[in-house]
Amino acid sequence: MMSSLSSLHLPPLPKSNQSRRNVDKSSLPTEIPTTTTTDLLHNFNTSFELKQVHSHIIKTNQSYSILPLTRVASVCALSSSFDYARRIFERVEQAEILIWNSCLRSFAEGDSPINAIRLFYRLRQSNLHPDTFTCSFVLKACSLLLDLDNGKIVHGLVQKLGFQSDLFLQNTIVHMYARSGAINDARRLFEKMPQRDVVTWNIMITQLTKLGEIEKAHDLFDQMPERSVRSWTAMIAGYVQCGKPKEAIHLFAQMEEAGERPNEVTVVAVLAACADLGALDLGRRIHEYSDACGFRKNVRVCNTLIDMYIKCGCLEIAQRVFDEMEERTVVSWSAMIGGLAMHGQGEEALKLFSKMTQIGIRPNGVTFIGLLHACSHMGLITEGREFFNSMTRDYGIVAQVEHYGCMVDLLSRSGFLQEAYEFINNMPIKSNGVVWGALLGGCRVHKNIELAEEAIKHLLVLDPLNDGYYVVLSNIYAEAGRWEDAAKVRKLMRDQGVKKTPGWSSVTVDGEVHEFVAGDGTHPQVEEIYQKWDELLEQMKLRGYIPDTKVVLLDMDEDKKEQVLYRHSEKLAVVFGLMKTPPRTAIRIMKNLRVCEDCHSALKLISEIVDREIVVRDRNRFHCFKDGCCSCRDYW
DNA sequence: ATAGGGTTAG
Repeated sequence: MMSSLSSLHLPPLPKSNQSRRNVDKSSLPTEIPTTTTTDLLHNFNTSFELKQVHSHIIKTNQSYSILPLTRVASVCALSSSFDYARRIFERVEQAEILIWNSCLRSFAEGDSPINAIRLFYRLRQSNLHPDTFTCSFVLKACSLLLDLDNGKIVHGLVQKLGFQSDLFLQNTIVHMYARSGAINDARRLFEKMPQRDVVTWNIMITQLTKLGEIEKAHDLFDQMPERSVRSWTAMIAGYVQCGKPKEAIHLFAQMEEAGERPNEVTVVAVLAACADLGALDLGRRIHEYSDACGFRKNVRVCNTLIDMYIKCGCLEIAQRVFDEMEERTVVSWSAMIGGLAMHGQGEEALKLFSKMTQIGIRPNGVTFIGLLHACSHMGLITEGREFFNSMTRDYGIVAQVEHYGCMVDLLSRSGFLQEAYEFINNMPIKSNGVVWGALLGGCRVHKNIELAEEAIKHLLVLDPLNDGYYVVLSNIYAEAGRWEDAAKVRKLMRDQGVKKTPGWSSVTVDGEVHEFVAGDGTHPQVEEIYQKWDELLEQMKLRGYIPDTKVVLLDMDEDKKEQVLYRHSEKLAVVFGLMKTPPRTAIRIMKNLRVCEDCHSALKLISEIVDREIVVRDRNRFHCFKDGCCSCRDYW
């Protein structure tokens, strides 16, 4: 760096890097952040860029090119020589503070907001006067770093310098407080502001939704005098983040009514809501709209489209979107790998991973979750273990509890229950309900009551309100004929105040969603549905269908159990779909819980009998029934 | 100059 700098023919570097000006140090923290030259030269092609600056200065005899000079100054200012940087700027025909602001800005907007703070401290040691821009950039850096302490200092400075009536700065300050964990301070400032603009409101709405305060956000949204596309988008995205996709889509409809045009960010949020709900029709419409607007150039829009199609059961379309992308990020690859795994195409998932690494895309932790999921699906124990090890060894990714969950799932599904149990006990991090839940699931498949009881012991501590675990344990007892123990589990549930989530399934016919709950007798066409089921049942029995009554938890007569079984929500939804859609078209079902074993074998047979593809999205994966088989290969 | 967006095990 020194040699490159000397070629600039600028004054020699001063001996000391200490500024000797008088500063009011009272408002500064005792410890001033420091940095090293190497930090800053990271990603900085020093000799090349500096030489360019040099030749530019020589050729033009002036220094209008602010960007490279800013880089030079940034490096000098933060490393060895603040004064040296100032001397560079003394030769520039612009007010010094503008150049510092330019440096601050590029730090705050780049990948080193911490350096904006450091530079700000350097600036405060000089006798330069910060202006409103200076404050705004530093505040932005504080927001990004969630640095409330320095944020408050800058806020104090804004007041000291008399900038407090500047609306831009007020907004930035409100944002800084809200984002850095002081929402109440932000709110107080917001309430006191003599004037606000649409940005002020949007900031409050966005930050409130981030904190899960969706009602408060909506109140502000209702109150605001005028709304921009970003106001609508903030609210819609907020609902999606709070797990309320229906409300998000409802608001989107209102936005369309209001005549606002969704932008890329709106599209991403709405597509995420569609993915959550399996709302394929709306998803397709947004897809067309995105094409028309040219949003497909945007990687995030495409990634979300991929995710939406995957979660709506349209793997081929997701693949097409992926193939057509101009550039792909690790997110695109991970979404596709995870999607293939979710759809039972484990081999394809592994192939895609090889392709990805071959072209030099570095996988991340999410990529490996998809891969481990794929291995679990195919029972690839050895490969799964190898991926798990390779993740840390080759890519430096530290295994998260999610990865351990996948491994426990892989091991216990394949029957290595003891090993899975030991794996949990040897985890270097704290386990969670999902990890023990995976073991419990394996215990059910492989009928290991003893380990199941061990798992539930932990689950009662880690996730006592989750009804799913009680249900599985009760199932395990029931399947073993231990009805008393099964009843005890149900009593335990009652004592804990836990209720079993009622199962429901939905099917979309002509864009309308029809929901069914188990034993549903309320649907207007219920007689027709039952009749059609009876017809199907006859054909199924001819093909060897035997109702699997052990999935019925209650202790009752076999006949009665069969009747319960025949009214499971997914069966009702499929029958209704068959009645209401043209022959040979695919039927898409969504179920809030997991498909039971009996419905699974029934749907396999039905797909063969009626020659239809039946796609079921259950709580955690897809089942594509076709020609008597399921894409999950009965491994779920 | 200030606000916003994507993939995650059971």
